[in-house]
Amino acid sequence: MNRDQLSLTFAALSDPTRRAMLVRLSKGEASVSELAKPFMKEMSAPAITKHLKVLEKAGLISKGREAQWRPCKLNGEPFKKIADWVEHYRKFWEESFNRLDDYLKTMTIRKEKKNGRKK
Amino acid sequence: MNRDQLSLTFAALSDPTRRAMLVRLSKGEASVSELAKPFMKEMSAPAITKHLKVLEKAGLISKGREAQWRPCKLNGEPFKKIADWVEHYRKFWEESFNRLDDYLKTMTIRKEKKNGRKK
DNA sequence: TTTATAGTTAACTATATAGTTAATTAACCA
DNA sequence: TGGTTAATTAACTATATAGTTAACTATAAA
Repeated sequence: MNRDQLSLTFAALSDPTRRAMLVRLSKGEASVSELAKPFMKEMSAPAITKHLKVLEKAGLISKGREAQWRPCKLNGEPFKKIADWVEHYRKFWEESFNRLDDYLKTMTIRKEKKNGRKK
Repeated sequence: MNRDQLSLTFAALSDPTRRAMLVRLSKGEASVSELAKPFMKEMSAPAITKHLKVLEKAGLISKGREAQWRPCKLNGEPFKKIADWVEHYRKFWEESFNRLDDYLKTMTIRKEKKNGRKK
């Protein structure tokens, strides 16, 4: 389809199997068959390969090689892109607390922290 | 397809047209035709209706009625779900700074803030 | 050198998604 | 009443996605 990176990332995350694979990888590197293990009953090996390709194209994981294994590991950057994107909408979920001044206070703390770090 | 809510939300966010609509709505309520305006050259009215339905099913927006208009507004909750989900991977994008102790320090600050608020 | 393990590729199917045009519903306005 | 504006529905098309089975490649190990 030739979509932008952020769209590819969101699309990759829109599948529970793929999100489960990411949870597994957040606990450390794993080979394809290790990642496949929880889905073996429901899904064939080529299906797993395809899911991993989607994650790879989104930049969420990368595959190495070690003998006949392909150790997979997480890449942080696309997660940061998502976090930055959703941050823009923070006030809408914090509005549930129904206190805008509380939100503004939080923002001030955040800015202070940011400036503090840069020094 | 009958997918879980988080999957629906990620899928809804995987399209640039829909994300642009959310940006517009983050600046305030808007009718369908107001939302359609930036896309009128590239896209028909029914296409817009469909995009809005996807956002609505994901719970990201809700539509009201006022005479012949359907004022749309953002809902915060699904954004929070995304933010919470991605938070789990924070250390992977902060690892780029390559200082785990710095990450652990941030976590401590966060926990203190949380506990402080609850009191 | 054969066999087992790990993983991918090819070819195919079913369903979902993103769009189209034409017709329809509903409210307002002159 | 008839026309205009706002938005949706219906019917259809093209492409993408998620899965399948069968065949293949590459390394390890007997």
